[in-house]
Amino acid sequence: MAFAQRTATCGELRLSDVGREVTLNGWAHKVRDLGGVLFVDLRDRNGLIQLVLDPTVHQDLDTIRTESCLSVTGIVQARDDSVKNPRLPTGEIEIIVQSWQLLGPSKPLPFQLSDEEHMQQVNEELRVKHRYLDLRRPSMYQRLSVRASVIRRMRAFLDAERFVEIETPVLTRSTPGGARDYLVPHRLEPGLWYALPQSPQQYKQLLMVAGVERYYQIAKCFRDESSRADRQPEFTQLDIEMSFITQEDILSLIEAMTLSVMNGVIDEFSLDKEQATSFPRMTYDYAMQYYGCDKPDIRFGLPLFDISSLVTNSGFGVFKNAVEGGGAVKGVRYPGGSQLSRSEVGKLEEFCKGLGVKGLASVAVVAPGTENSIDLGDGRAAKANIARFFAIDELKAIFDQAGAEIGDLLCMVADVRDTCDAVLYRLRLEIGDRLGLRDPRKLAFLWVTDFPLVEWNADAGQWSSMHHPFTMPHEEDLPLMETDPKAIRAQAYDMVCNGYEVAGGSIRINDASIQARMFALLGINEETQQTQFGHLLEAFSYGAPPHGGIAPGIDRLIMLLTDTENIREVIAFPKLAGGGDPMMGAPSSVDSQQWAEMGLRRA
RNA sequence: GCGGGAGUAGCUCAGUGGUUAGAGCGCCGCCCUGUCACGGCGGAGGCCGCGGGUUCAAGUCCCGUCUUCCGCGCCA
Repeated sequence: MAFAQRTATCGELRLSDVGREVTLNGWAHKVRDLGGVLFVDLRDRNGLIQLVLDPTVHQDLDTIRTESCLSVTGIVQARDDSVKNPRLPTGEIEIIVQSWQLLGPSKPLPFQLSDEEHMQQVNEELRVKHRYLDLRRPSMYQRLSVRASVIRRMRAFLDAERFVEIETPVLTRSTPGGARDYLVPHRLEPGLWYALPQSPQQYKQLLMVAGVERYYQIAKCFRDESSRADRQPEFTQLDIEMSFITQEDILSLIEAMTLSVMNGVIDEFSLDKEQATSFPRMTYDYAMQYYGCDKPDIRFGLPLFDISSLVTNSGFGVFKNAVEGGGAVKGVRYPGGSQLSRSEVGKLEEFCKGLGVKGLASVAVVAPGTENSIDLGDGRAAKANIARFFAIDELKAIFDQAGAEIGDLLCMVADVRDTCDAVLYRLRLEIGDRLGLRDPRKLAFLWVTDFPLVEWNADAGQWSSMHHPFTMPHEEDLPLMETDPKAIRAQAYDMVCNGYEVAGGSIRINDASIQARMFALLGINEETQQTQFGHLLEAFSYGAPPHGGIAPGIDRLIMLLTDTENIREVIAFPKLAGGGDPMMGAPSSVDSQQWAEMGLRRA
């Protein structure tokens, strides 16, 4: 169908264009029929502009419905002062339409996509089912644009650093450990299966053996595990690997890249964000001690405090017993929490119980003289049901350890250390939310380094690698491989921002003897090594260079830039939590011939 | 695999075991020349997710099941 092609875009016209004849192509965002005049907001990806149509001049105006696709030609005209719309960038002008053409009529919509507030509430399944409509919303288009810009800037940065972009296979082999694989049956040899990659990990290491030295890829990764708000079964990583480098080289390069990319996008889109600055670093042990997790949100303080050593002789049995039993007593300050009512503190305790502890011990820090309080004689007083179980000196020590200030509620839990950390990690974030300390304008990046090499897998009764079995230990910790595996620190690191893990990587083992000790530690025998990793070990026997890498998660970086808390919002065609795509109807059944070709039978 | 929330008109949601299940938006028709959340009048539109059960009577109570959202497990 012949149509009048645009000579301008809707969003770009301004007062200075008054008098121009323009042709616009776009969609009818809103239609307002006043009888003697018809107003249409025409939208394209650059913005909105108001059209004015005279029903005495034009025929069939009732065919212009919401979201019909139009071509219009008209004159840009200034609006009278009384009818300007200050909320629209094009609000000082409008188009007096001379001719128009219906390029594509639209049925009534499944939801009202011109109403952004309404769209926040619409059922997710419906939005994904009609994703091509959902994506017409300016807010959705903006997120796709931000995504494109992030990827473009990553490529530009790495290209300038002489990296080579290389594609690796999507049909590959299943490897042990890690997430469940997505499997693809092999037609030519029934019973054999490809797996979709959980990451291009082995390929990128093989590229280092191949002498590529600096590789990257915008890589789709597949993991058949259950979804979360920030997890999809297929997602995108910027996969990177480098040779002849140290951990320090990688951290500094990726930090520079991230700053360049994020701050560039913030500028380009005028995002309401503070520029990201250089990344502080903390060890895994430090993060666990003060934040209870390996991905701390450092937009605010309120570090966890540990009073285990102060309560070994406490009159409060819960604390004393926890420490005697090898556990810990830790807590977090809740500034202003001393004002909470009994029932509000009760809710806080329920919150904690829901996360796995038996109770929450709370002590309000108040001014001396406050009713029912115990004066500590140093300008502070303690108020709590449990306060009477503690000696004055003990309370003082706890307050000092916590950095208690008047008005605080000290929230403390006693349990095995991991449980204390897990609960207080969540509680700290909850307090941060309540106090408005998790400022969406801030991007608080940091590096978490020195992850443990291995962790004890109680179910399997053996050590398993925390990152993967090719992760290099710190050289000075190598002797611990045979004596104290838990204490071995790996040359493994995560990039964290606002409580999200946004990248993870490590230096890899390129020394056969260390690799052998690693396999021994993990209980992987010679035969298993050969069947599962033989190709890699063989490759490494031909002059493997020292190498390492990292993989930033692109989806999560876009989430941080666009203030979205669900990963679906930054992916054009996402899966629902159950793994399905209601738009395509995937997954789907296949016909019996396809079953037969694959040598498969229905269960 | 487990826990919590949701499922009623196209959408978002009300709906105390008891008449013919409602509202806002959207949709359709008529009217309206300055709207931009246009306005006015009228109208259509319901397997109350599905299947059982209790009851004189079920959208409402019970059991099961499906879908979906959030979380736990899981995610080297």
